[in-house]
Order: sequence, then C-alpha cells, then structure tokens
Amino acid sequence: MTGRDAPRGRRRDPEGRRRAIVEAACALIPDTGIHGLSHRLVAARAGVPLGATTYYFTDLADLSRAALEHAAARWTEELRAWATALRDSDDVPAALAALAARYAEDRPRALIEAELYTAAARRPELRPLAHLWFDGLVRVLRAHTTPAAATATALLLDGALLRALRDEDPVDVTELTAALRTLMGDGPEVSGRR
Amino acid sequence: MTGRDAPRGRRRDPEGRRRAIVEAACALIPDTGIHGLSHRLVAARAGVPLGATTYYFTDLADLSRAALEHAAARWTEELRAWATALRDSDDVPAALAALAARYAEDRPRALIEAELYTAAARRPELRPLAHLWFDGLVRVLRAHTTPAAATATALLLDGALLRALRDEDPVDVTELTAALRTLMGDGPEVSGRR
Amino acid sequence: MTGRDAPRGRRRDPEGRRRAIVEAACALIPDTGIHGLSHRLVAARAGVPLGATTYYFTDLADLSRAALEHAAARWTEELRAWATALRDSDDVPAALAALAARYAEDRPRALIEAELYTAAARRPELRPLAHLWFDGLVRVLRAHTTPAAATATALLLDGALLRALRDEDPVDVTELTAALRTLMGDGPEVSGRR
Amino acid sequence: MTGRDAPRGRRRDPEGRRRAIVEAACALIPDTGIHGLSHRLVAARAGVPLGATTYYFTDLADLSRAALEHAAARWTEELRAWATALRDSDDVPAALAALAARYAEDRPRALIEAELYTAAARRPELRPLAHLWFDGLVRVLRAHTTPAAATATALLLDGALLRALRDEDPVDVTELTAALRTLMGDGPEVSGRR
DNA sequence: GATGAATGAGACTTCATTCAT
DNA sequence: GATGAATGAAGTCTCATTCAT
Repeated sequence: MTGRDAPRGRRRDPEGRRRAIVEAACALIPDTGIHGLSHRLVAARAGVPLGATTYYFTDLADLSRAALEHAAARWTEELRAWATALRDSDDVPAALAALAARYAEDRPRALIEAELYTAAARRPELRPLAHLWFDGLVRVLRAHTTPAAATATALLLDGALLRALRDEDPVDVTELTAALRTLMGDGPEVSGRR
Repeated sequence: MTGRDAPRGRRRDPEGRRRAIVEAACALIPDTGIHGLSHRLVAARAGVPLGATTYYFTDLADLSRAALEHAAARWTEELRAWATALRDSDDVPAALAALAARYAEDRPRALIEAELYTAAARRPELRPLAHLWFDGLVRVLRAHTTPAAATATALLLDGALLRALRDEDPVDVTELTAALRTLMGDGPEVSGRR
Repeated sequence: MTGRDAPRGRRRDPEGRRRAIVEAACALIPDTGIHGLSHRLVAARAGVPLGATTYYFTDLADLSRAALEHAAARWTEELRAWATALRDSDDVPAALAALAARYAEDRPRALIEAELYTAAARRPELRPLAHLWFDGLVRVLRAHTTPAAATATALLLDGALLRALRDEDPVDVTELTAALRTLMGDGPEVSGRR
Repeated sequence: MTGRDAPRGRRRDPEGRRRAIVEAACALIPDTGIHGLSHRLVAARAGVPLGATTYYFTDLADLSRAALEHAAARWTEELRAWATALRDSDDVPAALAALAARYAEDRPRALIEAELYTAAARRPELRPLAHLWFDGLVRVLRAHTTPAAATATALLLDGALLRALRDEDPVDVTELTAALRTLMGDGPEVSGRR
C-alpha cells in the first residue's frame, strides 16, 4: 500500500549500492591514489549517503581492497581479449606490442594497476590481486613461447607499461616489438632457436 | 653561564638539521610510502621539533621531493658501481643479473625507487628524478649493447626489480641472466643463437 | 540504561546546534571582528565541540557569512520598525535622528554592520547582505522624500552611525536632525529654514 | 679601508629600512586587511630580512599602527589639495563631489581608510588617526559652510565613499553634487535656493 | 536495515616572537 | 647593530569511525 513497486524495486538494492561504491572508489583512485580515498569522497562520487560506505565496508582498507578487486576483474577480461588476439595473430610480438600500447592509453585504468603494484609491496594482502594480472599474463604468453621467456616477457611488458605511465609517453611500438621478438623467439623458425 | 640550558653547542646547525629531516623522511618512505609521510612522523623520527620540518621545507611536497632527491644521489653512486662492475666483467648479462639481485635485497632502498615511479606518474615534477635512475641505467647499458637493446634491458630490469619487491621474492638470477643474454645479444657468437 | 551518559536527551538537535554556532559567531564579531573569528573561539562560545563548527559549515567564510545573514535578519526587523515609526511621525527628520541615535547605542549590533561594510569591500559575496541594510533603508526613506534625497539621506545616516561607532560617541541628535531636515526637505516652507 | 662609501651610504640606512617596511605594510593592507599583516609577509614585500621587522617594531600592532600613520600622512596632503581646489572653485559642491569621486577611484588607498575606520572602533589607540581624516575634512569644509553643515557634509562624504568602495561602484557625481549643494547651502544667496 | 549527526584526533601550515650569533 | 634560526602555539580543515535514531 505504500506504492505499487515503483520506488521499491529501485531502492533496497544492497548489491547495487555496494557496486556503486566500489566503482566510485575505482574511479577515484587514478586521481587520488589509494591513500587518497576517503569515505566522504567515495560516498559523494557514488551518490550514496556517507553512512553507506561504512555500512557496506568495515574499513577503508576493506573498501580499497574491494575496489582493487573490482579493477582486477577487468584485467581478467582484458587478458582474455589478449589471449584471443594473440591466438589469431600471425605476428605475436607485434600484436603484443600493439596491445600493450593500447592498454597504456587508458591512463586511469593503468594507474590503478601501478598503484596496486606499489601498494602490494607494503600490503601483503593485496599480492594475490597483483598476481591476477602478472600470472595471468604469463599464462597467456606461455601459449606462444617457453615458460622462461613468458616470464621475462611479462616483466618487460610491465616495465614498459610503467614507464609509459610515468612519463605520459606512448609506448614505442616498434622498439617494443623488436624486443619482444628477440625475447620470445621469432616465429616459424622458433624451433631454430634451439 | 653561556646559556640557560644544556645542548647549546649543538644548536644552530641548519645544514645538519635539514639533512636530518631529509634522512628521516627517506627512512620513513619504505614503511609509510610517500603519501604516508607527515610532518609529525618525520619530525619525530628526525628528533627535531615539529616546527622545524615546516621551517626548512615549504611543503610536504617539497620535503618529499628533497627526500627523493637524496635517495637519487645514492642511485647515481650505485650506477657508477654497476658501470665499473660491468666493464670489468666478462659475462655482462650474468653480472647484471647479479647486480640486480643484490640491489633488490636492500628492500628499503628499492622501495623508495618503486614509490618514486608511481608517484612520478601523478607528480610530473618528480619525473626528472625517476629519469636519473632509468636514463642512467640505459646509459650504462649502452656500453655493452645496442641502444634499442639497452632500453629494452632497462625496462626488463625495472620489471624484474619491481616484481621482486612486490612479492618479497629474491630475483631469479638464472632466469634473469638468460633473458638478459637474449635481449642484449651475447657477443660475436650471437648468430649462434639462431 | 537508555544510554551510558547523561545529556542524551539534548543531543541530536542539528537545527539547534547550527543556530547556537551562528549566534556564538554573531556574539563574537563585535569583539573580534569578522577576521578574528576562529573555529576554536566560536566552538568554545557556543559550547560545542570543535568539530561541530566544521561539520555544519564548510568554511570559516561560510560560517561568517551565516553569522552575518543572521544579523541581517535583525536589520530587516529593525527597518520595519523604522518604517512604522516614520509613518507615524509628524517630524520625520527628528524621528529618524532619534532612531539612528538609539540604534547606535546598541554598539555590538551596530559593530557587526560596520564590519560587514568593510568586509564586503573585499568579499563580493557579502555585498547582497550589505545591500539588505542600505537598500532597505533607502526604500523606507522613499516614502518620505524624493528618491535622490532618500539615497543621500541613507549615506548620511551611514556616515553618522559609523562615526558614532568609531568614536564611541553618542549621535548628536540635534545636529543630525537639522542635517536630515535639510537633505530631505521639509515641505513647502523649506525656504523658511533660513 | 672597508671601501670608500659606496656600499656604505646605501646600507646602514635605518631610516630607509623603517620606511621600506612601513610602505610594504601599507601596500599590503588593501589586499590582506590589517588583520592579515604578518612579519613574514611584510618583510618579503619590503625586501628586508625577517628579523628587521621585529627589530624596528616591537610588535605587529606597532607595525600596523605605523603603517596607518604613514597612510594618514598622505591623507593630510590630500586634504591640502582639496582645500586648494575648493578655494579656487566657483562651485564648491560640484568640486567636492568631483574630488570625492576621484578619491574613490584609488581603491587601495581608500580601502586603508575603511580598514582604519572599523579597526578604530575596536582599537581606541587608532582613533586619533581616524580623526586626522575626518576632522581635517571638516576643517576644510568650514571654509565654505557653517560648522554644522561642515560636519554633516563630512559624514555624507564618508558614507558615499564607503558605499562606492563596498560596491565597487563609481561615485555618482551628479547625485552627490546635488546632495552636497543642499547640505552646504550655496553661498550668500542661499535663500535663492528656493 | 540505513543514515547522518557527531567528535576528537590529527593533518598541514602560518606565525609571533625569542635569541644566538 | 642585524639577522635568520628556531619552536610551540594555534589556525583551518578533513576524516575515520561510532552510534542514536
């Protein structure tokens, strides 16, 4: 009798609330850094009352972890796309360099990853999240080169991405392609690499 | 009767004061991160009154910049040592991997560099400091490989260091040596690689 | 057992809190000036914790604006009283001078107005408040003289009030009456003034 | 033997130092207000070492008083100019309105006067300075009208100036002239006003 | 279940003033 | 005589977190 359902279906949507908060935090991190998050900032950005942020998350640490998890989920999708692209490519190093270059162009997203990397160095509970990206990348690469080369390639890509981010420089695709080719071996005659 | 209280002789050492503050900040960064610095924290660690930190530095940004500069000076020395070690080495990739592994073992020092890298992404005024390390490393490497390979090698080293730092894992010297050898080429018989 | 400590009944009165703060600020301005307001001072005077002043007001500027608005509300009432008194008077200049003299006797209240006037010179956002008084006064006067004379009269009154305030001298009603009479004209037999 | 006198005549110029400080304070007041003065600000503006401001003035209050005195000296000159201009004028009210309008155009200078007025209400030691302006103005006006009208005219002028300052509006010369003419009478043939 | 009032801690910063040099 | 190093107080403001409602 309080109304049919119009404003009820919408309200009381704990799931949605939670997600709105998490997404707001994600959107904030590129600007403020993980350290710069605050309940007020997130609540304002999410358009939820202040109390909601402490209602759904015990802690700021909890909230930031949730935000990073959310971001990590996107990386998983991203990696799936990389896997597909590389599988369909006949020049893996070139394709990989192109993917990395495009990835770096979305600065906000990439900044979150960088934040996570340094934060994980001091907050061990975040390491699993960092591994989601790194290990996932290595796994994808293993379809195209030796395990050792896959690891090295992932390290190189991380270094290149971080550098592009830091200097606000686009990735030099040509140079990166060459380096990747060297590191991964170069195609049919890979076997020749012996 | 030359003064009312004891530690008169030690007062008035602006140079020393400034340095004490900077060193305290440097010592703190590995634990707190750059964002985590605060006047109080630094002052307490340096054993100076709170006011001193704001007397010698306009700003927390100013203070953190000074601290990072201080750290950067050590990198310059480090790089000099690397240059020497590599020049005297008859297996550059192996020597380089060993140097990197040893470098990563000094976690606090390395953490500062990692902090600088991410911080520079959002604070352009810090980029020159980041370049001190990266460009310096590239320069050292150019004595031993092509320019393009030098850059790629530096990126790989950065990636490897960052990863070791993040996971509190030692650098895998064997794997890294191999990757470096591939990337840098291994002298006359490079062709043999094919 | 309805709570751990006593004054539970009085808590949670946001409206009252806000007003207590505003009134404390108003009470302080005559002593300290607008510039002299501080969160601590206001909080102490209002009997609220320090945090309350920043919880209810974004800013000291916000707080002072609110305080001046509060004071302005009293001017509006005052002006209404003036309008009535003048309408009922058969010697408007004399009545006006008397009103001004009485007004100046409430030094604290009048000081706020003086503060507002100077503050508005540097803070344009305060000008509407200053206009509340000045324009209101002009409007009241227009019922008794020409528009031009009304403006001039208001300026003269402001000057006289400010001077009385500054010198802690009462307004000289006789002199002021004469001046007002001249300025406002006193009907057909003006010439008789000579 | 320390040099002939070149850098000596210039340095060790206590008089000059003092004046530089005072002038810097004067230049600052329009922007910062009297309350906003600080040793550091003044020293920086004056280009003197910080210590100088406390060396030449016991106190900030002392310094601000000195600054206001300095400003008052300029008003004295201004008034002299007004006296001359009015003496040479054949339409005193019009000339007076014009002088006031021009005066108001130098906002910084006028702001100092306004600051002084409100400050004097709370700092009695400043009142003599405020009187320098007001009484001086009345004295000048007495050469052109009755004592009572002179006072009223000065009050009107103060009100008009303050208003122009507050609203950043130029003085309306026509209206002001009319009001002044009414208030001051217009010479021997006052009766003619009818 | 949800919210926003509440507050004390603590962050940054400016500063007046003192005083050794 | 002059200066700038020095420092503790205080100011503004943000905030995490708690808790009454």
